[in-house]
Amino acid sequence: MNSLPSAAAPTPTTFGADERDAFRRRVLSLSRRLDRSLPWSGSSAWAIYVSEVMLQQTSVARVVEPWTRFLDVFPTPRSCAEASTADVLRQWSGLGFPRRALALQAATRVMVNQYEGEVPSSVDDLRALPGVGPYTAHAVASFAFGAPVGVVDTNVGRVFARVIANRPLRASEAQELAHDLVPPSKSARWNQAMLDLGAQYCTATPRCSQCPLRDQCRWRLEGGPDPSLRSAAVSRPQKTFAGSNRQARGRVLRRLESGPTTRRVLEGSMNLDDADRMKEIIDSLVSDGLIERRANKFCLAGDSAR
DNA sequence: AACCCGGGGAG
DNA sequence: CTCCCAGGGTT
Repeated sequence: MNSLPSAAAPTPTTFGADERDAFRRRVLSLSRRLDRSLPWSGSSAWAIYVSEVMLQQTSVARVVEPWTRFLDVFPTPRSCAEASTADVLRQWSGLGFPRRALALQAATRVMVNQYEGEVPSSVDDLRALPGVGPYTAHAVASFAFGAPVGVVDTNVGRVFARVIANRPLRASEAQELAHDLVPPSKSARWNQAMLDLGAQYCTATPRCSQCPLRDQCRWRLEGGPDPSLRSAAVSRPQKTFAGSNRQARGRVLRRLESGPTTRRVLEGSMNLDDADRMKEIIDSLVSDGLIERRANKFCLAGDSAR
């Protein structure tokens, strides 16, 4: 079904209407069996918003429990907006990338000030919120509000590059393809099925022999190197974590969750003999707004103002 | 475009 | 051990 007219340029946007409809039907027919029944599916816009932020670069399995806890403590955007930042960071504990938690709370304050305490529904309004990029804006618009927009994340990026294009895609190409493919009246179900496909079969190391699209996959049919490598939205390798600033920052934050602490105690609890390095770590956390200095101690942001 | 930002699980 | 994960922000 994916063989293209030889005269046409081999771009995914040349997908003919018949091919597109066939691909739509195929994926939609798979949606039930692909479904992982995730707890945020079909929940409130706020609950979906929180899940999407938590899921940024964090696997589904690790998000479920913190997500449940977080919504129990902060059931509305307003409750999060009015909390101390330190309490929001404590609820975020263990999820990583705590700057996401700062952005999440900042976003709730925008919701309170500009949207009557509600999650905005348009892609543009969502995209303007701190911590919301192209993926999250489209995901919330589709999953929470049914907007007819295509979601592109690392999963969808792989599916597009392998199944449809058999070549790396630019970000603009992938996004246009997503918008073109999504069935306008079944946006959420479609996008969820695409995510599920990428998460369960079209994985980084693919499970082609069990994939329901194995007979329609252009990469599998035509061969060649994995086109998802360096394709749009597909995750790229990170620097080594052990011994990194990220690890050290995480340890400092973890220690400060239990209360204000002197620099000396922080150094002692971390096996960081290098005082210059310790200063660098602390300065970066202060600069990010994650921690503050109180007298001769450091504490989580907002932990001194209660 | 390149780099930075957590942390845990899989292989 | 390396690689990966429903990315976003900064330079």
